[in-house]
Amino acid sequence: MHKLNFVMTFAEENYLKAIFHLELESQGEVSTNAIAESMETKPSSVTDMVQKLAEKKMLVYKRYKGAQLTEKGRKIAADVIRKHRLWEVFLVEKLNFHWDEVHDIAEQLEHIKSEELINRLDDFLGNPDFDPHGDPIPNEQGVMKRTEKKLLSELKKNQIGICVGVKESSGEFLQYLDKKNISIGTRITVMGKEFFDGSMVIEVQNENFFISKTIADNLYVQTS
Amino acid sequence: MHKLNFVMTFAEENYLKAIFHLELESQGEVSTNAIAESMETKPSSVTDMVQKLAEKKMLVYKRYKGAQLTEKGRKIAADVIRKHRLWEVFLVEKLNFHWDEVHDIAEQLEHIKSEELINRLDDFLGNPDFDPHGDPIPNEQGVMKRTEKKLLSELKKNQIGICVGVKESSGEFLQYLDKKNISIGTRITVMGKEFFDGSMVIEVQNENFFISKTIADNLYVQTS
DNA sequence: TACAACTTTTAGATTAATCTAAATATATTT
DNA sequence: AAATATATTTAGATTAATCTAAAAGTTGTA
Repeated sequence: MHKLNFVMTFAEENYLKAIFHLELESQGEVSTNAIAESMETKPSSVTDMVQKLAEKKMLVYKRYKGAQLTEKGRKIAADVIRKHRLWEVFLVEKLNFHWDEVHDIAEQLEHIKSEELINRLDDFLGNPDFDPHGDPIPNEQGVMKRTEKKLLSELKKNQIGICVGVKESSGEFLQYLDKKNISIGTRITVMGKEFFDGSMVIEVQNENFFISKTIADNLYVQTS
Repeated sequence: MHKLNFVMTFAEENYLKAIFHLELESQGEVSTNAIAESMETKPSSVTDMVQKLAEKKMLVYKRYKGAQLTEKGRKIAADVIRKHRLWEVFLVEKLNFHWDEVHDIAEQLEHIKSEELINRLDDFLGNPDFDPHGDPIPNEQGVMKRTEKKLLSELKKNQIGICVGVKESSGEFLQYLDKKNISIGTRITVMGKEFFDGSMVIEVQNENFFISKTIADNLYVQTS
């Protein structure tokens, strides 16, 4: 095993991570504006950084055409995401944080540099495959487990799904789910579905209640 | 409990920490050169930063006279040190790192910002009073336990001491101690002491061996 | 006390990351 | 295809942290 012999700044790592996520959503190049929006920064700042990352061979960049990660860049992005998600597991499993409280802290911890540290942490946590929001944790090689999952909104009346993750992971949404006793592993039955607006009545732990399509569009479930 | 409503940069925190340590060694103001040396930086850089920290009321600074932490500055420094040492305990106790491997990682972790995190970590670790090198961990209020300790070099022939810490904690020194089976809690008996150069023969776990004064000058022991 | 030696500060540059405003390229719509 | 709208880049500033070189202050000693 040989170490990465270059040092990425926090800012560079954040750009690679953002581009990695954007590539998953839309195939091909990622646009300057898309990056700027996802990072809450200005397009001109993105151009600068993307040019710098292109020089470092972290991505391929063509003026006005957007960016695409190289293997090198993808590996580093996956590594940052690996660290983020492992730390989230640590915070929830070991320090008893709630799943809606860990994001900001993990944003900081993901930049700690030590391969040894993260591999030991991984072992300490029992080599988890998913983080507390159901997102897959890349392994040392940057590979993550894929699961068959669909959105709750795709289920039909009377179908049953097990909650395996969330699409949105804002504090408000997670807190809403908590209030309704929905977390990873929760069994959800679709009792009724309104054609007009896609809203649903679902059963969770013997209780029936109404949810909007927005909610159903942000919950991942697994069906048998 | 109210939060600190200002944000310190990593560089600022490192300066406060360094000045805190220097104040312990020498009473009164800490000189620009002393800070520069301890931080491996240039005096001119120190002047700049010290002026900035003075504006932020973290320390009192008089041109050509050096710096002295205010209560505010001392509190932040103690907090950084608290975090550093708690993370060291975590690394050694939970992730099975060796005491000579944790410093660089803790240097990074000490800047993670979250009061909640560090207090939960403290509880998770069982609210330890000392780090793996025997250094006291400040509590939430910035107060640390003081111990009656002396240098091994102060002991006379036939005196017995329990190792409670190290003055130097460089990797080389800690590795030397490991090789000799000396760690926190180890019982050390002075079998002989040379007046000429202060070197000693000591007994550790039924084995006698020779140590130089340099070694004895960097080991803290507690006598009964 | 005067000068030499040392310490400290100032002035002016540099690098990284960001921004605003202006210029340029691409895309969309008549 | 021309005009308009949108996206992207460039140019020039700004802030934080650092440096080098030069200037200024302090101290110790002959």
